[in-house]
Amino acid sequence: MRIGDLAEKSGLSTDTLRYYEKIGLIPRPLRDGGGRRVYDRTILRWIEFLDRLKATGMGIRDRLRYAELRTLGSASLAERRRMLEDHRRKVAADIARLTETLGVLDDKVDLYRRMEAGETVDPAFESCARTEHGAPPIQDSSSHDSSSGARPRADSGP
Amino acid sequence: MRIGDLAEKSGLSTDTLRYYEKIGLIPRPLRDGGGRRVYDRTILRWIEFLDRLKATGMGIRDRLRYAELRTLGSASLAERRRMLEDHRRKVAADIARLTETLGVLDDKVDLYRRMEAGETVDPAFESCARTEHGAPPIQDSSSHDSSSGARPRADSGP
DNA sequence: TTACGGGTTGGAGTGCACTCCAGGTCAAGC
DNA sequence: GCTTGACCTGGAGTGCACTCCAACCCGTAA
Repeated sequence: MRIGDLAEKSGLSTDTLRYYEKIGLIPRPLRDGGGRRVYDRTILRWIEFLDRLKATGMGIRDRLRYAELRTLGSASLAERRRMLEDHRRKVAADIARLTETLGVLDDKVDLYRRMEAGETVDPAFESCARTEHGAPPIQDSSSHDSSSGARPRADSGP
Repeated sequence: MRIGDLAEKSGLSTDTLRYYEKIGLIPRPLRDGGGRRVYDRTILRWIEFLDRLKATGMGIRDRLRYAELRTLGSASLAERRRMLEDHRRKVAADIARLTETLGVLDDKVDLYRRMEAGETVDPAFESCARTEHGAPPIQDSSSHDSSSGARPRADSGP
């Protein structure tokens, strides 16, 4: 498999593949007679996994570290496992945050829909509506909830 | 509230707050006699919401657009709603992907744990193990699964 | 044999999202 | 009056993750 084929199969550009090789994310492949890179299919699985780590928010430093450990073979198993466990925790936390946000978005969409329909907004949502309305600069200190916390929405599940 | 207080309350740096103002993410605040920014508490809700959009993967362009729409008041309600609906879809897709990854990570951690214990790895996981082992370059075409697809793991639930 | 399509290299450029800095102003406390 | 600390401005610098480019090489089909 040459770089063009791998690019097509992996969804990365040839430039990106060469870049990943340069920084050490993927191993240097063999070359053919003409000096061109020849990849073996197993690289695809690795690229896919890297992509997954990236897509779930693992930065390049950690991916590099993981790639480096991988080249050390089984001696690095425990550390790789620890890295994955750490990452798992982060992913779980992200899911929680995203799920919470789903609720916030649903609430807001709902509110906007009702406002579009010309409906008077429930006082419980006033602060939210005002915030999202391009609030004219009001600098009094008398709005109806205190400065920190007390958001009246946001935690109704997805 | 001056910029330092807002920084403390919002968790952003004063530099970041000024930067957000410069690019138009947050409205220009009033100034006191000495030319210093004076914020009203409502800005915190907006910053919080922006942060949520950012944390859930909305890029700066879209956040800017949303901020711009916000300044237009109720005339932009429908478009803002559409933006949020679009974003909601992306967030839902992200959750799905993250959840899938949680499963992949669990499988891998499991596998590593067993390998650390010196256990012989189930043939069904061989490809995975090989991939994650710093596979020596094999360029035959006879490994046990065909080039595309057929991953024996990764889709067992969260 | 020549054109072409795909490969090679090193290095420069891009876009995002800040972050830092120099050099200055201002208000309050000692 | 002077120092201190928070603030001001414009602009430069940073780190990530590519992305593009010029100039070259190689193998194959027409």
